[in-house]
Amino acid sequence: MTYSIAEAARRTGLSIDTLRYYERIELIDPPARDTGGRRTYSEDDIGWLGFLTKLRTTGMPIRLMREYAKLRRGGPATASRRKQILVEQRRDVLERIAELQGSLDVLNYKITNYEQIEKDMAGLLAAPQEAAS
Amino acid sequence: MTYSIAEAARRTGLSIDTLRYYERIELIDPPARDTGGRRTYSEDDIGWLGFLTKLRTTGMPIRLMREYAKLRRGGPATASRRKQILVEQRRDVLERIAELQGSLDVLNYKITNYEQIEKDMAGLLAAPQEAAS
DNA sequence: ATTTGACCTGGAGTGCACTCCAGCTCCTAC
DNA sequence: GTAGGAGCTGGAGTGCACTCCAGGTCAAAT
Repeated sequence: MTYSIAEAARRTGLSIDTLRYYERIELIDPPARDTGGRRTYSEDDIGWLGFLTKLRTTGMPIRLMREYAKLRRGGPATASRRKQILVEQRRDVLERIAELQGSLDVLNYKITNYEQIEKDMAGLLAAPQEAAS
Repeated sequence: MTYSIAEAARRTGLSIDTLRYYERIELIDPPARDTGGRRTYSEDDIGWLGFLTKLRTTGMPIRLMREYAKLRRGGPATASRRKQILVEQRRDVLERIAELQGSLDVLNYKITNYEQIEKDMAGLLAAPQEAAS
């Protein structure tokens, strides 16, 4: 089973332009073509694109994804460097998560402040009625 | 106590150019100036910059930070909108963390694969010796 | 046979968040 | 009084990751 570029885009969540762009910058190998010269993406192509998008969501720069892609073409001999890239990326992701959690604390603190302000405002609004009663 | 732009940069981790840039785009109010026309950042300025950088690390676009900054100038009347922005950002951060955790699973899976390959390689290297012994 | 719609190419354009630069002023130290 | 260093301004340039476009091809449907 193969997929047209439109189907590949739908399945990967990337745009058609991005798929062609990834090919241009040699992030992916040129997919096969049909008789009309149109790209046909294999299941493997889709899987690789899926992995790449996972790497993208970790914030890996395309530069590094390209290196990984290039190594992948180099076969088993490049496995240790590839592993190294992933291990480093995992470290980055863990750092990023910790950083986000830190920011989350700040957000929660600020939000709590605003809730306190809301409570105070409600108190001020209620007060005159209490005084009137 | 006030700080020169160089000190403010050091304290906030932003560059001098970024500080001036933030001022230009009205993300921060123009700081006071000394007699020579040089910027002098107050403790409050530094605190606000610190909060802004926290927001930046959450991935909040500068566009939105500008809106928040503008609201802040608007005083208490804008508190509920400001809170709303922070609550939405908190949701985004939680999503982002979940997404990163998902990517982490993929990375761990791949890394485990590479480790398995390494073990297999070691086995292949060891085998001839075993045969020889 | 022609219209339609998906896809093709090379190249230009976009938005974001900075970052750098030239040419200037101002204060401090010698 | 002059040399050096920090800071000033307006504006241009950068890197990244797309995104869009014009002008063309190709196959299927009418």
